[in-house]
This record gives sequence, structure tokens and C-alpha cells, in this order.
Amino acid sequence: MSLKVYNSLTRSKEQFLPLAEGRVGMYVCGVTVYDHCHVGHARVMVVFDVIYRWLKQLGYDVNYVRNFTDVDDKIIKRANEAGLDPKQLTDEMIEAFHKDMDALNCLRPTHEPRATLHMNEMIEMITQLVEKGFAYVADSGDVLYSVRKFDGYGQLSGKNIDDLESGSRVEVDGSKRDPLDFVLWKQAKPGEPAWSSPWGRGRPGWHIECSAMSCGHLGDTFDIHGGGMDLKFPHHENEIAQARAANGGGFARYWLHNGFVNINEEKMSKSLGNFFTICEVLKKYHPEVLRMFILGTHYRSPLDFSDQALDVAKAGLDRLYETKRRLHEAGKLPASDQGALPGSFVNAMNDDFNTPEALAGLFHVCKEVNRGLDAGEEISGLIAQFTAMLSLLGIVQEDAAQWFHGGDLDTGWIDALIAERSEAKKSRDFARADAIRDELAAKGIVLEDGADGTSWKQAG
RNA sequence: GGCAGGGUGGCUCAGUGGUACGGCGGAGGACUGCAAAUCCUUUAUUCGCGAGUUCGAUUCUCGCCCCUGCCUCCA
Repeated sequence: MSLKVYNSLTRSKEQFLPLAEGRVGMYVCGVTVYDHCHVGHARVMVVFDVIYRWLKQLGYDVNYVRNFTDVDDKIIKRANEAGLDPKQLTDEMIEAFHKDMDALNCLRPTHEPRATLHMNEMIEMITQLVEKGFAYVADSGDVLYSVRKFDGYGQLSGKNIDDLESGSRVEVDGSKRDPLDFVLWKQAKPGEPAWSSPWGRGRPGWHIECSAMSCGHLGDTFDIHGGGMDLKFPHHENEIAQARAANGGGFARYWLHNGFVNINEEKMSKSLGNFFTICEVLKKYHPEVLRMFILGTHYRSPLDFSDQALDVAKAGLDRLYETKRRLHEAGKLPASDQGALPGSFVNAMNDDFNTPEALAGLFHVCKEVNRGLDAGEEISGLIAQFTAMLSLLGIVQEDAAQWFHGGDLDTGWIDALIAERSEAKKSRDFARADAIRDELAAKGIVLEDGADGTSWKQAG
């Protein structure tokens, strides 16, 4: 079975066939780097990380491009408030972003272009739009895109221009010929970051950077464009209008959009203020827990964020880690993660990256491995499947003992008590043995007596 | 108002025209000195409500109810 993906453009699941055989060009909208990322951002990054990994698994040579928006009103505002140069702020936030992504075990994209380093491409694209009559210079000096000039406007988001205008919440801007027109190039006010252009010193509008950088790296027509659902309109709609009008290409062929992260059934967002940053969550939970939490729901469905949901994700990981620990202790962990993947897992992933179903396959193999271990059977094939799935999903990559021991470094006292308890057990002094176990339990240490001695883990 | 996506066991999350995957939790059992972990068994006559198509619908169609999102910046 080959890969099928849900294409937002056609609102249907389609066979995935890349433009060039064996190669995939994928562009994902990154973040505006004015603040730390929250769990909603984590979702996009993890979702597309898994998509990236799966495409590579299928043998494609993937050119994965994810941008940084490092010029923007919010950046300017935030930098001013903090008394920083915008460049300082964006550099800092990009570093923080990378730290979060590394923690979440997201592979680095092939390219991570910054908008400020692609001014020429943007200016060139705007020039073409002006020349071809899709854009005009307004009285304000801003360059605007004339939405009504572009035929297919609204195709992606399923909107038509007249509906948009009638129910419009768009502010009426006197210099716009049509309320829906959007900015391609914005005149700089004194003190704002600015670049020279045919229309004077200024900065690009938000949408143009993605059109320019995606086409710049991947060509006028490329395979996949992704991002959060909220970018569908107007951002992606505008990207399409710009790119197709400017260079006549088809732009992205498959549009993939992930669902939101909700809190109390409400979208997590900056404007509502109901967000948790990734680093906040990581103070309380291991990054793999967050990753597992995200993979537990299909990428297009809403994902409800709560401590309880994270606890469930952790419980699932604990189960997988128990098996990993058994394998480690039995000396049966394979040296390589390159084992064959079970068919159920492959089918699930090929069906629009159905990670919940893939996880079901993983848990099934996990059980089979435990069963085989209990029975002392030869199960190296199953074990190889097990670790290959974990590696592909980017979970259960820590040392199993370390996982259960938490961040505790000073564990000598625990080992000493365990040794004492072993002696007590040997002399059948179970009262003493149980007293030690209770003493440890009171400190959150749970003991497990296995065939090869006693191991321990932190409770919860 | 327009458009999009949802409503599945105690919680969570898949899925399918032939009575429902997995995880967590619960119950019983095996193992254990007792536990823990693991394994086994079990835990939805039922998939928001009503009608239709069908031999048969949770899955298709229609209507209704409820929820969320987008329509302004937003992953």
C-alpha cells in the first residue's frame, strides 16, 4: 500500500505522488520569533517531524524547508518593550526554538530560512506582481495585492470573495482599493527595521516571505505545504495568490493542515492567553511525554491539553519503557534500529499518517515481546520491529533505567537499602524487607523484584 | 450569516456497509514470601437524536440537537 494524504485543497484523501520520482519538496510554516513557543507550536513541529521521518522511511529524498518569520510588527513591538534590537530578540528566540525542538526530538529541517535573509527574493516577487498587474502601490506608499485580480482566490479555504466582504471584520483601510487586499510591502516608520526597495525603505508583509522562500528553495511547483489549520486563511490563501500570480507555477500540490491544541475545549492561543509554553510543560514532564501526547491523536483532530492527558501519555510510555528495560537487562536490545516495520504500522502511517493506529500496532508488538520474554522464546524479529517503530516515532529513546530513575543523580542510598533488603529477604526476614520497601515507597521509590535482582523506579 | 471539522465504553483515542483498534482505569486469575512489573481473562447488544436507502448502518443520504474552529494577528 502506498501513501495517502488528506489534501486540504481538494478536501479529500489522495494518493501521494511526488512531482519528481523519489524526491519530495516540503515547506512548513514555522514561527514568528518574538516569544517562546507554546504547545500549539509543539504540535505542528512534532506532526511534521513525523511526516518528514515517514517520507524518508518510504525512501524519498526529502527537502524539508521551515521558515522563521523574523521581521514583523509583533517583533518590533516586543523588541522595543524589552529595549532590544529586533535582531537580538529574534536570535534569542530562534535559539530557544531550537532548544525546544531538540528536546522534543524533532529532526532539523533541511533548510530553515529567515525572512530577513531573503529580501531580494521577496522584492523580486513583489516586482513581478506589480508588473503583472496583481499588485499596486497605494496612496500610503504600501504595496498591496489586489485580491480580485486573482481568479482562484478562496479555493483553499473554500471561501468566496463576496461572502468574505459581507461578513467582513476586516478594518476598512482608506488606501486599500478593496478591503480584502493585503500588504506585500510596508513603508517603514522612523526607527523601524527597513530595507531598500523600488517602493522606498520598508519591510515585507507577512505572506510574501513564505511564497518567496518556498518557491526559492523548492521551485515554483512543489509537493507539500503544511502548517496549522489557522493558517489556511488568510495566510495560505494569500501565499497561493502571490506565488501563482507571480510565477505561473502551481505552487504547492498537497496542503496538509494540523488541528489545534485546545484547553477546556477552547483553542490554545496567544490572544486568548490560555497557553502553556513548551519550556513550562517540560519543567513538569519529560519531552517524550509531550511528543507521545501529540502522537496519540490523529494530526487533523483537535487535541485537548490537560495534565490528565499528559499523565495518560506518560503511562503509555512507562509501559513501553518497562519492555525496553526488560530487553536491556536481558541483553537483547538490538544494536541497530533499522529493523523491518510491521505491516499494521506501515499501513497506519501510509493512511494519512495515522499515528494513533500506528501506536496500536506498537503496543501490540510490545505485548508480544513481553509474552515472548516471559516464555523464553526466540523473538529477535519482534524485538527489531519494536525498536524500529520507537525510533521512527522518536519516542522511548532514553536509557530505560534513567527514564524510571528520573533526574535523580544521588541514588547510592537507594542501592544500599535495596542491598540490605536483599539480605533480609535471603534470611527470610520479610518484616524487615517490607519495612525497607515501605520506607522507599514513602519517598516515591517503587521496587520491582525481577529474575535478575531488584530494580526501582520513581512513582508517578 | 458563510465555510470547515467534530459528537464512539469511567477517561482517552482509532476505525469500518456485516454489531467496534489501542492506551489509561476497573474486576478476576497466573507469577511473587507479599508486592511491583509482566502475562491471561474480563470491562460498549453499542458508536449525539430522528427518519430514509439496504438483507444488514456506528459507517451512506436527509433533517435536527450540541460542540469547536476559521471568516482580524494566530501553529
